[in-house]
Amino acid sequence: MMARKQVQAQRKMQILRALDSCLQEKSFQQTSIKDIARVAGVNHGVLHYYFASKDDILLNYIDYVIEDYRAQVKEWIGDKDITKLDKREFIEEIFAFINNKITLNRSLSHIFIEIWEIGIYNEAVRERLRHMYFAWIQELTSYISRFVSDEKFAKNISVSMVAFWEGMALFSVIIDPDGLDIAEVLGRFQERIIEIL
Amino acid sequence: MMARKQVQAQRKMQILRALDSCLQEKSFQQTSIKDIARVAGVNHGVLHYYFASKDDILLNYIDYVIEDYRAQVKEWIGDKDITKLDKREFIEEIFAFINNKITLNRSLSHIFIEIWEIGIYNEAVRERLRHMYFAWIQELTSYISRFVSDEKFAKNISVSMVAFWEGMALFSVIIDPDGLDIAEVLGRFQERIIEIL
Amino acid sequence: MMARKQVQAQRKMQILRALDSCLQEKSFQQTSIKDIARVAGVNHGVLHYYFASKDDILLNYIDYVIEDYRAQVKEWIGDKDITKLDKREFIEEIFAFINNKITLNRSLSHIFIEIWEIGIYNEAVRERLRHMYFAWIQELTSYISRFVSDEKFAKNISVSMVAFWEGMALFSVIIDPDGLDIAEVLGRFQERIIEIL
Amino acid sequence: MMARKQVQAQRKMQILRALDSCLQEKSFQQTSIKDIARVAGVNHGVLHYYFASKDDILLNYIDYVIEDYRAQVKEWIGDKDITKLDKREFIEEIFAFINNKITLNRSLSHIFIEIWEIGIYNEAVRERLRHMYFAWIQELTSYISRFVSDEKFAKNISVSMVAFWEGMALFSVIIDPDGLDIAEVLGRFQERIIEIL
DNA sequence: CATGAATGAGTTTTCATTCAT
DNA sequence: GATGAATGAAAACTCATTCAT
Repeated sequence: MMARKQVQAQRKMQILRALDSCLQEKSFQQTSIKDIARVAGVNHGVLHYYFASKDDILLNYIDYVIEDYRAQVKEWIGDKDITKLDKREFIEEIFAFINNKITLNRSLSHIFIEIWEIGIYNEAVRERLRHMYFAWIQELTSYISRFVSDEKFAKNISVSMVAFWEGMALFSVIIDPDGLDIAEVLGRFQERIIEIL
Repeated sequence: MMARKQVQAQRKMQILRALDSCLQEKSFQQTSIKDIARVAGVNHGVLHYYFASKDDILLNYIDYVIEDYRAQVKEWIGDKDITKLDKREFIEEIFAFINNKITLNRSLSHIFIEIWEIGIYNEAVRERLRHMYFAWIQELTSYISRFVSDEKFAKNISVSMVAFWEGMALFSVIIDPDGLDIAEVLGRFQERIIEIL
Repeated sequence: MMARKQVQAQRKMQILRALDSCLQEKSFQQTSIKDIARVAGVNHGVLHYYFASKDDILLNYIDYVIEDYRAQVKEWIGDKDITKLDKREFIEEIFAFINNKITLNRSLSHIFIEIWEIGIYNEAVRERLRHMYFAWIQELTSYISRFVSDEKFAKNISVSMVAFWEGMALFSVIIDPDGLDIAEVLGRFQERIIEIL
Repeated sequence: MMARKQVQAQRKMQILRALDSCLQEKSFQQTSIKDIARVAGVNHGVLHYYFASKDDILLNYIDYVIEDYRAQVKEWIGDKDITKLDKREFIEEIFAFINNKITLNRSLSHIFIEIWEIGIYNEAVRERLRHMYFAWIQELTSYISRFVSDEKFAKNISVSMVAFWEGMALFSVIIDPDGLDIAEVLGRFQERIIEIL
């Protein structure tokens, strides 16, 4: 039945969302299969029915998180006609999006710090992160290329921007929101980028 | 009596260095007390004699790592008379130091990503990180203030620099060394900072 | 209606044969219901429709194995007119059959060792084995009685022969085929039996 | 300390003996680590302290069983001066020993059937069985060689005897003691061997 | 009849921690 | 101070069995 497949997909999503919720409280390692099951409201055996192992859940979760972020980017791009924006407008738009949805989204940053750490010791996870960052940088480079002729320079700027954003995301999680005037720093950086391009 | 204290301190250091070594292989959670003891070359019972718990080892370890880094900074500062350097010389010096000792020191970045992650779920660790980043930013701000009059601007630049460096450190660990031309990006950023100041 | 019964019987055989195949790889305990179902090419739920439990499958399987062996014996007897054979001919015939079909049939011996083990802890299985061995010994006794007058002696010889064959079957499985010259030993034993009778 | 080593050896024996006891009730697979611990009167964690895994316990157990049997054989040989016995005396002695200590020792046979079964699917166990049977056969061959000149014939007889004894051991466990007149069969076999040699 | 989702008891194993020697 | 034996809670995972569809 078609319904079967849908139920499967739904159950999987239910479990991945439960893990998402658990990761707000505890690290992946400290989160037990039973914890996830409890939050998902299902029997713990079910998790082993839908996923091969705890590690398999993790990998699927990471794919889901990355896919979710990509979907948001797509949606954002779909809303506006980027080609019609001038440099300042474009930078303002992109910073607004990244700030609100990514850098200052503490629960997302939270999860990414977790994924970074797992990536240190887990090649499969690291591979996924690599992929994601390459795609992100490439996309940004392609946008920026509209304003600068030097392709290499465009990529260089893109790498810097993403590194900066990730550093700021880290700060927004580690350091009290008020300890640093993060919004201010982001604003100034934005101005600087406009000048540079 | 004095000697005894020293022996104790030495033993503690021996254990913390063993943990340092272990963290190159496995996460803190995956590293067992017996793993650390084995690497330290001592009986595992000893670890509970010198430290209250595994978590206590961690906290002491983080203090040790941060202290170690501070000592390196101190040593670096001690070597040169910063006040005699002009802007370009100063920036070049500081980047050379940060790049070699911090940002491109993969095994250090490795450990810091681990500490970030622990900090997410552990207030005591997060507190230490906060402290460290505040001190780092403040120190940088004080140096930069020599070249810019606006104190707020100086701090803003400092935060940006540290965020950028941490993002680059992350990339150097997560992304293949050759995947991104990290040295090139760092060099360009350096130039940009000189222009700005 | 009749057809339905036949389909049921066929399905059961399909499952029992699947177990037979599984037992070449893993012990009964290590073989899961789903393993059997996979090999049988049916849904695992079906196994619980046709059999009350995993243990019930086992009991039916043992009956099937024993029945299969009996059928082979019947077939062999049907082929020749035993009454016309003289002592030497008879012994040669029976040894040829036992050696080829039973003692040196490693996959069969394999399964019987498994059944012996189950029989140790399972009265129902032990009961079936008892039955089988009694029948086998009795049959052999009746044949041998043609050549010896003492009924008790005939039975005694029969028990010895079966015990010897089972011991040799064990060796053929446990010990490398080449480690012992099993064929040679069987041949000498055969000669000795002819002398004795 | 010397004492430490002894305690270790004692604890290990305590655990192996507990397994021995458990195997009288359930198969190795059905016997859980906690079952063994319960019977041994120790915490289940201890079993993992002294042995690497459940499989490691098994292997050590098998070594212990085989070693125990060898010790019995050694002791028996030590008691008498075999070289002084004539053929009949020797055969009578050896049969008396094997019958009482091995073939008719139901709890031992019990355990060996279990080990045979494990050996089917476990190369390490099979290897140990092979070793044991080769040693047994070789020893028997060396004794018998005193009475027959043909070395090959002596080995052939030895293999037959061991196979027969193992088959009879199986019967003594599987078949009710009274179902077959096992003692009688063993006696006749003994007579026959004396005639042959 | 067939399917496969769900259950939950049970298994091996790990490990921080304690403590007697 | 050191040692290593012992404890017991908790983990991931398996699987026979049930049952709604």
